[in-house]
Amino acid sequence: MRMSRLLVPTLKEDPADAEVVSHRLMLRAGMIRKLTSGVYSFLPLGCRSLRKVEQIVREEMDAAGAQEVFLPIVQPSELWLESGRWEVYGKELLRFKDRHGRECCLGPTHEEVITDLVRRDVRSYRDLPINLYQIQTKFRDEIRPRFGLMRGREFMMKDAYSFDMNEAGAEEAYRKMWDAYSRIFARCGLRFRAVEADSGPIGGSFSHEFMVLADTGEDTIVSCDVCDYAANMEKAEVPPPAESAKAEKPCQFREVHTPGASTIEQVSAFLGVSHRDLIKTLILRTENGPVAVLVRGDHELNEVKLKNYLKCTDLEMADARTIEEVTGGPLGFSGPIGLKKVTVLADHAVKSMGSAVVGGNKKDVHIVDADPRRDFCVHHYGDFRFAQDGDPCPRCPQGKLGLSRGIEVGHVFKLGVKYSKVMNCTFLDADGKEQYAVMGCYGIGVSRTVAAAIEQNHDDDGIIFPPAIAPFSVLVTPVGAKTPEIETAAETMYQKLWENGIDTLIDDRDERPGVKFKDGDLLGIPFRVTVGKKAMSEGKVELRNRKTKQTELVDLDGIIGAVKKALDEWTPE
RNA sequence: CGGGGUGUAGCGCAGCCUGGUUAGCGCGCGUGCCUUGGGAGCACGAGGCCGCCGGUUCAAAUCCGGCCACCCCGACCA
Repeated sequence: MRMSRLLVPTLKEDPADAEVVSHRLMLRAGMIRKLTSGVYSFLPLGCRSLRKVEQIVREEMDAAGAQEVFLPIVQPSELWLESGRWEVYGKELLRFKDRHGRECCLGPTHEEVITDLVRRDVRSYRDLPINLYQIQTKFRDEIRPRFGLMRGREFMMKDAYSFDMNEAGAEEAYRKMWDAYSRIFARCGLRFRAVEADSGPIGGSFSHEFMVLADTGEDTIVSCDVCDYAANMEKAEVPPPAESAKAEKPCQFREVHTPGASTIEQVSAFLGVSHRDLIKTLILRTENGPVAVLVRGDHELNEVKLKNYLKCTDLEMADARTIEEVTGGPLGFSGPIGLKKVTVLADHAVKSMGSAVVGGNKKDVHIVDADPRRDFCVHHYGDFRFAQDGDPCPRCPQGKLGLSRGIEVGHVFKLGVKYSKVMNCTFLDADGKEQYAVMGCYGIGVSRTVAAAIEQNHDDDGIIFPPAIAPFSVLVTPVGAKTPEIETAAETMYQKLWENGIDTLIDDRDERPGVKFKDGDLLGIPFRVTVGKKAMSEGKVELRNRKTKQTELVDLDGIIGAVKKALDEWTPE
């Protein structure tokens, strides 16, 4: 492709409304333009990158035995009423009526449509297992679209759905997808990690998120520095500490006056003790009544873990009135001593505290020298807090957990019979008995992957694309005063690279070298062949690596070999 | 939806508080000269419903009211 003919409206200045780096750079590099909030047009360069990711996804899905389909984006309300999600999904589901007044929606995901398809046409165990996928535009009317392609309302997604005869088959399908995803992101040239995610009521480790590692990522990854354990924040397990190091204090607890001090910060400052010597007593409300949860002062309650333990769906912090009913004291001074009306749960770390500060269940009163094992009744100790940097690994003896950032680009999830049951997606097994298909679903944010790649790979000058997903692999840049030698040499380079199957762009614009170099760096094309009089005088051109910024001189007729070698040797590290 | 902010040329901004002649600047765009290894220089030029609607006033980008759009911070998710 010739740059003089290509629509690449690069911007010298940062657009005012682009905050994150991928959004900024994609706008500046002329890859995308915003149409309206959370909705973007892909210009030629953006489109090329998107297609490259799609193609890698397609090849690996096919290789894993999945079959490509193409499902409708407009869906009738009936299917959603049937699955029960018409009510549950909320405002993210964009609904409208057609001319006949029939309720419709734009598909934010396709479980309903695929389950409907399969239940109609897959009747026998002989047709199973089957895995169907599509690469399609999704629409989710996000509360707050932001960060450009990272969280758009309209976005490109690959979604796959597996149907199996039984649990074992579903697990096998899950494993295949897990492997396919690993290959996909590796082929994209990205540094990534699969992390365990919370799978809600289904349990087990049957949900993994694929995270592109980037400091600017929105998600926190918890990972072990020794073994390969990794999980997201909600899921990351914290093992119970080795039994109490602290000796029990023989003395009795006593009340102290703590006027106006109710937060951990205030109480620890007032009493001159560290956060970790305090116990937070949190009163929460569930659909089954209130609970009290104790966590150490320097720890955070993980509501997902608590929900999973309680098997409840609604969970929120109790209001002042409920707290008073439960504890007899005002908000801000709750403590576990003497609590009778509620179930008391505590995080493991609380158990090994020998002497702690707790709320007194009276205004401006705290209690010191309280001993959990002696002074209060805890119905159950469990893992109820978020992991912290330095916590021990739940899987191996020496490992320590560390926190890092990532961008979720893929999610594999075992659905079980959730949809097949409500939508009656059944098949006849070998004994002629009707069974529910066991499902799994597997998503990849294709457009988000492009953004994540940029988020992970950029510098002050612009994008640094991994070759596999770069809009072009090589940029031929003739520079300096126009001379027939340079122009001819550049054209020859361009033709030869093209003929050898290498996606090549030539900057044939009548621009000064500085402009071409700046734009070239901004676009992030991994290799640049510079044709200028310096090297040409020795019959050579320069091959520059966008990532390492290293330049090598190459003979005119050695360019193909040099470029192929450079592409081969490229690594994500 | 709650909180904060912004709408003036394709992009980035000034002007608004304290109404008053042709609404400015930088980048980009067009033409010409010149220049050509890291966003050159000079000259000329095109380009504005000052977000929209209404009000106040002799007079509104500027003051007042309403609406709309967009961005940022919190609950969702690929």
